[in-house]
Amino acid sequence: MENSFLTEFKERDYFNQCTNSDELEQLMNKKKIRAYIGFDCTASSLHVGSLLQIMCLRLLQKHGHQPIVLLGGGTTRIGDPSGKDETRKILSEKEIEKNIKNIEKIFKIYLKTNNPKTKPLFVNNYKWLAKLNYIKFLREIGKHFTINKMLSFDSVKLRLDREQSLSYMEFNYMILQAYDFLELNKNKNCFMQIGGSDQWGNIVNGVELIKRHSGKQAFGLTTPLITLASGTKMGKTEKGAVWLDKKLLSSYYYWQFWRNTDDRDVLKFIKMFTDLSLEKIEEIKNKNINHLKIILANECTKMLHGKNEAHLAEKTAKKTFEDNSTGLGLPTVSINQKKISDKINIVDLVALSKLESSKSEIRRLIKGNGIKINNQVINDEKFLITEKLFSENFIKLSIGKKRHIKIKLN
RNA sequence: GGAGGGGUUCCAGAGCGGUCAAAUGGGGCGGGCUGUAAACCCGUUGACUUCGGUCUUCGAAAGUUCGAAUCUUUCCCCCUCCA
Repeated sequence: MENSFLTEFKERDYFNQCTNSDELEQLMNKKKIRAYIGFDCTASSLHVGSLLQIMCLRLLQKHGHQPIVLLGGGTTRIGDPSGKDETRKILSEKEIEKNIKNIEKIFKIYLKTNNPKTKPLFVNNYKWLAKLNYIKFLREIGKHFTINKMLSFDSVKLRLDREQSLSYMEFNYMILQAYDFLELNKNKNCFMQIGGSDQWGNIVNGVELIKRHSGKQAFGLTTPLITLASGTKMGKTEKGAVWLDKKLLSSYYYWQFWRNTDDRDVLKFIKMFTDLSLEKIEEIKNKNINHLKIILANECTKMLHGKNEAHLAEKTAKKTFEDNSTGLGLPTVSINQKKISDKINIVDLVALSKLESSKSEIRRLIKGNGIKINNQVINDEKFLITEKLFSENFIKLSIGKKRHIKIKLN
């Protein structure tokens, strides 16, 4: 028998919990279903922290099921208290709409398909949440929820235990999410909701609401929270979020992000975030670790930014890091030729490059041998940049071992 | 509503009239070792600087003082206990 969705889901370590694993397996073997994941639209894009969720939708497609992407225009207006200590700032309608449009583009890349049966369905819960009638809602939906139980959910309990305020608005979030599931179940024939482990409570609520309200059996499935070997959460680095959007993070940096994966996480990530088959992974898993990191970076970049970009990023990395030269795809900053003829010094040049904003920090870097021009350590902060340094109209500026850029004259 | 405790630099957390740009730890950054890994070691971590210094920071504002993160007053916010 061929590998089922759930089997592969587990094999790739996407699995955390399921409301009813056996029955779900039966259902999915019997027929193709629709499943949904809701995404937060508080930012203008998604970052790698959401990538596992996206991969789940891809996996659904791969097994012939149809993903529904819920971009929560309604719930984003409320704010999910799960895992949050404080009330989030509320965004304006316009911002949310803009975010939704942007985020949709990401899904159109990851979930692109020619098969009409697995084409992603985009829904916005604003459509049904905005026109809810309060009294009617309380009578039909609210009656299925007991405060006793709601208070026992982690998202609520943690906030109360720590004596952090939880507004009535946020308290309602879980009901709205449950209602979303019910709505999708009724109108889109959606039988499963997937989410991160922090969504378990919200998801179970939905499953129970469907049961009570319509007497139907729906399913919930969660993925584990990915923690890096270093103990931090995935997705955000010191330099900011790892965005899944070329405008916010170039393909070069995206490739670098994966290339810099901790040894201990490499195989896990290959399994989770690439399309390589499990057999293939088994085959290559003993290869040189740096080689595996390159495979990981290539696969991930290819999936998001395309083959050419991935290829260029790899080539650039090889030139920059291995051959100590300058790759074509290296991030480039243009500066005015006049600046050079005006005798600019190294501190000002670095400041101009925007790699560092503080001149004190740049001076510190120079003192610590952290700045190089064309691979030469510069340890004099008065070092003058002359046109002679520019070959083929650019110089290579390096900060530390990892940050390299080209500075071009124009 | 009553009684206490507190808000310090990215985070945690010392300092409680001058020696404080502020201990210590974490994190970050740079260097070394390596493999664009981890661990470890060293340095650094407000801004500007002609490297002499200068300027802005300790919830907010006002005040006492030669001098305030440290004392006083008012205000804002948070926590603990009681009602």
